[in-house]
Amino acid sequence: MNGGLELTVGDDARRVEKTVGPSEGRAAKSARAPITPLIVEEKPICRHAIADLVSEVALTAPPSFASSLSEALKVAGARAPDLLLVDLFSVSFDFDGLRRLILASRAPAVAIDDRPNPSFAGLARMAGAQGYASKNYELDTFRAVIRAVIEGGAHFPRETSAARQRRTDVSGPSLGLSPRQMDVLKCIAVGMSNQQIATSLGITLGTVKLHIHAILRLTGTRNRTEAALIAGRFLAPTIED
Amino acid sequence: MNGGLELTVGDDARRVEKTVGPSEGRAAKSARAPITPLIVEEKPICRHAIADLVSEVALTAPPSFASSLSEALKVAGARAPDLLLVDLFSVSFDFDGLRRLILASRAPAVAIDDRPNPSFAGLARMAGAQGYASKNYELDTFRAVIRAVIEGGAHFPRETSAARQRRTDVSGPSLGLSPRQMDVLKCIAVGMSNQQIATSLGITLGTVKLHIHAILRLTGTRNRTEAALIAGRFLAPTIED
DNA sequence: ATATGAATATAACTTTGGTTATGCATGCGC
DNA sequence: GCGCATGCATAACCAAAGTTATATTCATAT
Repeated sequence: MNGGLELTVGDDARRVEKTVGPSEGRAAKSARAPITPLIVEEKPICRHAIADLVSEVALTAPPSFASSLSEALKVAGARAPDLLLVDLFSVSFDFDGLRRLILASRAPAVAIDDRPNPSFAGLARMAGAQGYASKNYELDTFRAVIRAVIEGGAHFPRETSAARQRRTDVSGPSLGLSPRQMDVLKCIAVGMSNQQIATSLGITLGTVKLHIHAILRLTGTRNRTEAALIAGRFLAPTIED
Repeated sequence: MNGGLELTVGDDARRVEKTVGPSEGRAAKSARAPITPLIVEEKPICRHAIADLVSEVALTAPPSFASSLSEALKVAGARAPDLLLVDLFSVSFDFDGLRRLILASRAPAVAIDDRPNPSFAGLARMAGAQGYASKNYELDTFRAVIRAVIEGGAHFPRETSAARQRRTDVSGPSLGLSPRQMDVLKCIAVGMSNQQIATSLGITLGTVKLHIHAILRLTGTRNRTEAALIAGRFLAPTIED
């Protein structure tokens, strides 16, 4: 694949937390057997690129593809992949679906995000992913994430872990929202319906509505659309920091 | 997964109208000189894939890259590209910016869309692009579009030409929406309720709902919140007026 | 140990949003 | 002139969003 020169002004500064654990992940099989990746991604052009990246960092068998998590579950059963690369928004973000795919296939997963801000990194981690990469990451970062996961480690944006552990977060400019409320807000901010949010987060429709009610009160907005617009401006700076 | 949200997208997205004109485009230089592409796309992984696709269908020099239209304008001045491949939503959809880039570089352009529905194909064409491809297209279709444009032809989704061409008020970026629909969209984009919109525009609640229904269909969105998010990026320049 | 407060959860109920069928006016091709 | 497409309008109907009351868990301050 051709190299090409980059004329961009790189904003990089993607600070990441890399946690390479002792090689024990399933994919870390003595480092030389070919890996069978399963790529869950609906856009053909991105499938192509992801497959290419994986083949750059490891010896791979021809990858399997799926356009949705449900399709991926079937494929995983048939092909027993060693490594998952999952677009978080193929169809829509689906927390439970992602978790089930990871559990069922018992392979380490790289969560791939269409959006520039790693708002969903925490959820991806909670769903069992071993790594997170936004499509806005530089290719080197992308490769580093894949490599780390293949080697049995983990690779997430810096603030992903800490924020979840303790809700006594004095630091975060969190608008006074609880972690769960933030999860819901992030979903609102990508245009998901209440039912989709409920499915994604594994809670009831009624509970979603309650969280949204609280969010509207706390953010001083009158409906989800206003909240989404606020969140767009609010989440963006928060994440980039 | 349950049998609910299948989101059947782009029923018509694959049927295309191919219009290979007489080879006269600037890129059609005797068919064998290497082409210098300029790729305007903010996601590194997509840049990579697009560059790869172009190199598959034509002999290319190393491509230039830009993350935004303004950056692209500078690069075009310095590198004089033969072929533009422009993501319509790098930063946000910018009709005038796209047109200026195409005029300034005097190179044929392939408009590349992040979204599954070719809602923006008409606008891309009106802005001077020679081809349109959604990232949800199969790679073969993608290659066909690029090839057609390189050879001096055009390649757009079928319904693009007729329906959109006749609009007389070609003043601004209008998303293919009628004036009234634009009024309503602007209201949605600031979080107004249907009743507020009705009062504000002096029409009935039912009429507002009809307009919104049409807007959702034309923009390929599923609810007002998604529409607002799109509009937020798309109206950004316009909305001040 | 126990009262307090905050976060999470659920369901019944009301309001708003989104869909569909239909009618009327204007502009354009034949 | 006439047919026909298009934009604007309306209301009835069903689905989704938003509100309210209530219960459970858990940390922590009396």
